[in-house]
Amino acid sequence: MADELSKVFAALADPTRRDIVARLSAGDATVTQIAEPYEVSVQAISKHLRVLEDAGLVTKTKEAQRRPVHLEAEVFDLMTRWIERYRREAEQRYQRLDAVLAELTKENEENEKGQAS
Amino acid sequence: MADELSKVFAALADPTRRDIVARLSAGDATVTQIAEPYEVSVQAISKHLRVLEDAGLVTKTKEAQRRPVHLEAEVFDLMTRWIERYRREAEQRYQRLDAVLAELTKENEENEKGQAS
DNA sequence: CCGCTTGTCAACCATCTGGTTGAGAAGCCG
DNA sequence: CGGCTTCTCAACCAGATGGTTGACAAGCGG
Repeated sequence: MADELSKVFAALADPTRRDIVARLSAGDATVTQIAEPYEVSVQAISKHLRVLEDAGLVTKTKEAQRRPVHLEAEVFDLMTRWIERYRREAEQRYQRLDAVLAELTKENEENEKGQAS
Repeated sequence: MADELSKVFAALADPTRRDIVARLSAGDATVTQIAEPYEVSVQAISKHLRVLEDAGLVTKTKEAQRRPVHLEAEVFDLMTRWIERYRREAEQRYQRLDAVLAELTKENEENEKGQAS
């Protein structure tokens, strides 16, 4: 799974990882601090953080033995741009479809009016 | 992977599936029409469509033997809302941090000014 | 220096995933 | 009816994923 976008979506497909992102949006935290609320091992959380890091969603810095983790908000833009593009196209298509349907309805009504007389 | 959001993110973590979404944003298409550009089997594409369907990104309707597939744009909102929430928090946090830093810089400058006199 | 804390690496395991092939259901059309 | 097209289901396989435990490197602090 080489491409950036796939990595970002895959990273956020896990509830624990989304939870970590939510937690980090409130401020940086070390690995043990992040792991503390969960029942799984610290190693498991460390793995999750690696996935988030590979996706560019998070960066780690050194601070003695500790590794404060930091949320990188910019990567969200990549996703948002992708999503917005296709949503917009799809929505515009519906608007066109609605317009066509409205047009057809109008024509039908006019035909019926003509037939009624 | 029960929850909706996980399913949506997981569905879009695959390049082929994102490609299918892109294709469908231009208009509905049957399974074979969707499968045509790819080298993989129709069954593989059928599986991809099932994943997209389970995530609520797509709906299938019956039309003789054919199954026209339709993009459901609304589900995107779920993602966008999630993303925007944490991005906004993270960005605001930086603005606050920037403000604090600016304040500190200002105080330092004033202290230096005081010391300089 | 020794021990405790913090975090990662490695090996292992069960399950999920994306692909395959083969078979078959459903439905149009000659 | 019989055949062709369209699509899904089932079984299988290789590789990824999320978890475990155990070992150990790095670094603070008594």
